[in-house]
Amino acid sequence: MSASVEPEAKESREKRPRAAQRIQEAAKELFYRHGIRATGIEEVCRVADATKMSLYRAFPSKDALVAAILEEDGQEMECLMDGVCQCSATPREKLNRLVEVMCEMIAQPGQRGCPLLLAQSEFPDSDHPTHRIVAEVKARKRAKMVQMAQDADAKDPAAFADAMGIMMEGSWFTLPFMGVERTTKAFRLATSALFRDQLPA
Amino acid sequence: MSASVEPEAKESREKRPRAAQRIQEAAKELFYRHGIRATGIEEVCRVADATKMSLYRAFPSKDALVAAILEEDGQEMECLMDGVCQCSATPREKLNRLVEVMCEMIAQPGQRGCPLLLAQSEFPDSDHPTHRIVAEVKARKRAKMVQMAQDADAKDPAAFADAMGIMMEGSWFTLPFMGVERTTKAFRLATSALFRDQLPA
DNA sequence: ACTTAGAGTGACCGGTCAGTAACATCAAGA
DNA sequence: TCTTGATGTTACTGACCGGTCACTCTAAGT
Repeated sequence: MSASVEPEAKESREKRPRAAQRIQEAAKELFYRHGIRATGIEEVCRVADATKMSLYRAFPSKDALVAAILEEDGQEMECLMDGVCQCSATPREKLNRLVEVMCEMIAQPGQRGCPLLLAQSEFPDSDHPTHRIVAEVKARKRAKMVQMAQDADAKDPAAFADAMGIMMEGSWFTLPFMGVERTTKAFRLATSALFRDQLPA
Repeated sequence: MSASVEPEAKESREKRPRAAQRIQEAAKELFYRHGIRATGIEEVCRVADATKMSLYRAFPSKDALVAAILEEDGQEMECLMDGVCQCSATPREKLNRLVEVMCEMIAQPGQRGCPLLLAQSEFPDSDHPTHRIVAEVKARKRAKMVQMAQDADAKDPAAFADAMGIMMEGSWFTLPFMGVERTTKAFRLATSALFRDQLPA
């Protein structure tokens, strides 16, 4: 994507890096780094170089902004999984690729857990919009995982997918106090054990 | 020190359910259920049937109260592990027992993750007191785990322990959106695969 | 009865937060 | 040029929060 702030072409459609987008990007970063409750609307606007009015013109409330960000997070994760699913490789090799993709993601600085689960942890009330989004995203992710497990002839594709889910969420979350090295090593060990146990030789 | 009310052996000194204790118990429950930031001091005092002044006589700040609760949580978890470690069983059997204990804990209503990691998620700043406590507790837990792995002749006790940690934290955290059934099933599958792969037959 | 220490009461402070209102600006497109 | 719509600016509201204060009450030990 070379798209940038280039006012070119006869069709000057490029007003997209507009306030709303800057706000969403800044909020995504701040919410993840410092937590949602800990980040005030005014700080988001300050970092986004926008104003509160711009925020509330684009999003009806802070919760709506959070929801928009979470939807985006979910889509990114799905894209990541699709990238692995759709590559040309054996089912077994796809699973290995997925493990490596996860390790790469985890190794990026500042990671402290899945943003969706982090948000859910901050808003435990089950009627908070966060819960619906998390449930939907995780369900889609699981469906893809079950499909991959089936393709790889796993003994119990559903349980296999859930076990992978536990391991992925677990390693993402334990990262802050285990460090990247130990976490990725343990994650690789756990997944390879699962593969050996549940996949045909 | 003069005088002092020394509680002697024989005497009945039992008014222990003092304000400070009621407050800590109520706070523990509320902080876990609704989140720490989401729970105000006044609500804690209301539920504990105590007053703010009683709270601040016993704890210098809300953070200190949080820290006290987290220490207690950590001790409870260590006791649980010690209960398994110290029973008379083969090392392998102890590991199986640990899995079952974990499943039982997770199956209790209202579980939504390890309280220590939940707290750490709410306060991402690494100089928050929470981080020190979490690091200490998790390090002790890991040491016990490494010992159990060694006793069971695991190929790589440290990596084994970390993998177990990932699986335990992971299942506790995925519980809210996976449900007890799927979570415990997947956790048992993952751990048994790890055991088969890393422990001698 | 007197002392004493823990516990309760209610008001209060300074600060922050989400969200709103009224008005000004600035860019293009007709 | 005039309009239009998306922005920026400043100030404000009302609620809540963590924490403090001065004071009162209660109960137990001597």
